[in-house]
Amino acid sequence: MSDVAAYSVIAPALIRPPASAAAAQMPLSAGAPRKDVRRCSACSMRSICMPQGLTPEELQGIESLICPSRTIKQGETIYRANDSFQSIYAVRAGSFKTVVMHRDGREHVTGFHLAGDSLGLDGVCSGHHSCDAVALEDSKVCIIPFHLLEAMCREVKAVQQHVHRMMGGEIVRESSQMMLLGTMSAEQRVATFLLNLSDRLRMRGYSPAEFHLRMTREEIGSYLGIKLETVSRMLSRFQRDGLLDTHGKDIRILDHDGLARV
Amino acid sequence: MSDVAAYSVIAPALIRPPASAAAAQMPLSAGAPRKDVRRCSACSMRSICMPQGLTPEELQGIESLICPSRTIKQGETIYRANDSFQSIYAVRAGSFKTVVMHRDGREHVTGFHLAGDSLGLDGVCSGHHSCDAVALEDSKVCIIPFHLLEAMCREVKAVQQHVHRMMGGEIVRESSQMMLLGTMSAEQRVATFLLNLSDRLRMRGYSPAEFHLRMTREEIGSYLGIKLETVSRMLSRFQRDGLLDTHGKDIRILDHDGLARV
DNA sequence: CGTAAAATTGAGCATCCTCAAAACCCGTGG
DNA sequence: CCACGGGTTTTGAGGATGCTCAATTTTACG
Repeated sequence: MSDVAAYSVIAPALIRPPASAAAAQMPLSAGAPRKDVRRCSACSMRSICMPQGLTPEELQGIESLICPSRTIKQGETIYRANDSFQSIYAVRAGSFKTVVMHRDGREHVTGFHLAGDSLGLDGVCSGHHSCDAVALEDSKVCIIPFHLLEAMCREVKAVQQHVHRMMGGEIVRESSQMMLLGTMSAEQRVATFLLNLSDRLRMRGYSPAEFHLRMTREEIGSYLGIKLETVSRMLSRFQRDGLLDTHGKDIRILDHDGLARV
Repeated sequence: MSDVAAYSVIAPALIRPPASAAAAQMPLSAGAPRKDVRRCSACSMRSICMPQGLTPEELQGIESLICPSRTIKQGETIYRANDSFQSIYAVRAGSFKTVVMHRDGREHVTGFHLAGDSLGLDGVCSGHHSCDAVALEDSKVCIIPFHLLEAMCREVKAVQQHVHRMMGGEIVRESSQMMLLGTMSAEQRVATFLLNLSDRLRMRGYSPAEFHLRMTREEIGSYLGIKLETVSRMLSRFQRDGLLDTHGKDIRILDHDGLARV
């Protein structure tokens, strides 16, 4: 389902394995250095958001175009729909949702973004963002001015290919979400959502079986095209069937294959 | 809904206005020269698939990287899921659907592509295509080897920006389709689909009010996440309400604003 | 023309939604 | 420390939307 793995493989050693008790909390610090925020070479997210095999000079070139990282408090936005598009963002710590608003006022969550994911590519086409990016918890992002990144793409082929893969990955992810919304039952949607999240946490060095949801049932439902009550019912059903153990936002996957078979 | 307009405005004079009777047929020839297929400068789709304001040298550079165009018969594919990704394609004449297949065998139509649209960007991320591109009628595509296009992007800023806008446009289009699939009633989905198609035909110089659908009700339903019978029922309802005049695949929009209010 | 595919329409039904009530969780302030 | 209160979650009952199945008509194409 997730295709992040297709273009970037985590070197697990780079990521501090979270202590078992804290595993479910996705701690904000996540192994990233507090100061010296422009040192991509030292960043634990490097293997996700940077191309492989750069020369030290090229790496330094990239570091030089990244602005100081920015802290976003829970509920605040990095950007909003119709904001002028200047930069893309790499989630350094924390997590975000992206939300599009229909003219009648209804909202729809188009994605959840964890540390290492990129944000903001929706603005490339028109020069204005098409959604809001809202922090689900206190978070940090690296800011990458897009015109500088484009200039770098013209210099370094590896950077160009990485940017193209980021955009291509977004396209593939969205079309598999369209497939989910277009063909799956509510039960399958929730199961797919949990397995996808589990995969992405595993790739980041967290436990794939135990985690803490940062989003509400309503946000999950919006993302999956169902109502919050239906999300809750499906979780209860999975629990009844022994596939899952839920306590509010704490999730423990008991039967991965069973969920996949739903 | 469609954001093509955001980055490329058709020069209507470039497009031969179809004769009224033939308007509904979207004729294959569509003003494109039969021979000399590499002359982008003479192509009526130029303003859709090429950046503005290139120097003659740059234009020639692009023409030199486009392979001879290829004819695809109705029902045939340009590429299939898992095919190795080599090129992207510009629809020169005709139309296509893109289809993703779920492991359980269910299909989902992720898009319809008219002359001037691009195809194949889904392969950029993984190096393999993630969907089938199937011709809805006898069609023609220009073939653009992606590694050559990437090289050109490093040379010419305008080409780079155009490629980024193409990919960014794909991302925005897909997220507005996710919104449709996630929040709209069947009635709204069908209305939105018709208005979107109408817009895109208008931008290409065809009548926005009268057109001929190249896809079946089943394909429309798959695209909209509903069943073919539901598509049919909604069309009948619009006809009953005086918004539409349908005769099989021939559509005439009688009340554009009424459809938009649904 | 004749045949197969596509579209329309109806009836009954399943899934998911709506509305509502109660339980729960968590942070805040007394 | 505990009680309070708002937001979140769970669970139930009833209802609407869209699905399934089926029969019929229409269209497309060799």
